[in-house]
Amino acid sequence: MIELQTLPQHMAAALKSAGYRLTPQRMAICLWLAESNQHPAAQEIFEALKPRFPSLSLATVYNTLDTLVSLGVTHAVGHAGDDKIHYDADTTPHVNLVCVSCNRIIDMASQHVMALQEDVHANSGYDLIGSSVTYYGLCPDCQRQQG
Amino acid sequence: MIELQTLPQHMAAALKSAGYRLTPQRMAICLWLAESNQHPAAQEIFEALKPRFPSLSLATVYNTLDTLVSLGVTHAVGHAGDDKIHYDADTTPHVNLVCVSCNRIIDMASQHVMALQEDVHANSGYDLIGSSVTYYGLCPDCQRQQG
DNA sequence: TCCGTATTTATAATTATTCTAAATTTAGAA
DNA sequence: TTCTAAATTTAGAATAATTATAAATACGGA
Repeated sequence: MIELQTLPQHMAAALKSAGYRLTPQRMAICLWLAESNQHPAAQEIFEALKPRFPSLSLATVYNTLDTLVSLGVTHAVGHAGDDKIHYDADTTPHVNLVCVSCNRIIDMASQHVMALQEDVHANSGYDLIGSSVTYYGLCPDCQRQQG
Repeated sequence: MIELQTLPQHMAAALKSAGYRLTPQRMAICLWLAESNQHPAAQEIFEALKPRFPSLSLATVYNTLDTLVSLGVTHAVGHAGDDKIHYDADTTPHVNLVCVSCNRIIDMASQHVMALQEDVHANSGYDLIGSSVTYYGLCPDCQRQQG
């Protein structure tokens, strides 16, 4: 995993221009989300940062994630079969593939997602702030194990 | 709303061929889901059927919805901003538009969703059982009210 | 430095969903 | 029809993710 040293430019810009402060907690949460190619849930981020921020509260993680989603720089990937909301800092159009057996989420690129996003943007009449394009099924590994 | 008198053929077939019984509760839940162009959550289905099935338990609604999803004849539309899982008996490829203000969900057709589904089916390596293509934003009505 | 506000924190509260065990229903055999 | 075993439903308890609350803290600007 690549260790980013600085807050992604678009996240910092989004927070600043909306009048939010760049607190250490917010920056750490953003960094962890951005440098991770996982799709973490709030609890995972909390546990990952707890050693470096012993005073960190789970509520702050939730607050920050809500803020990022409302600013459109993070997407919420609904349930992954485990009742947790997973977050994705990659807001470029792509597909999330959820394995209902191992609960892992991976990304998949497809030109059709971009076309779809443009279509929805142009024709829905909605003022869009986020999206979640998710397919559920058995990943190749779990198919092998389960027949 | 159209009042269906009979269980949709594909639902009945899916339940039967998987060895499930067509109990009155299951049929009523399937019917309500199919005849509704809403995207109900478990609680709403429960409350709608309670008058006709006074003994109905919420657990049965959850059990049945899980079964339908696992059979692929119903899709779970993640959170609609209200922490409830909403269900959609329309499994043909389409877009769900969620308004984050009024929490209503409407459908939108797009050729790109079909193309996307074919792409994922052909190239992901996953054995697909469901999908959720959801865009979040402000619906035209709420845009007017909120500026 | 001081003040007002934003933010964080700890914890309680909420609530959607799942689990459990007992009661009921069902399909099919005798 | 009656019996039996398995499937299903039910009521209610348990779980756990998320949200709300209020007090403590940190921060930017005067």
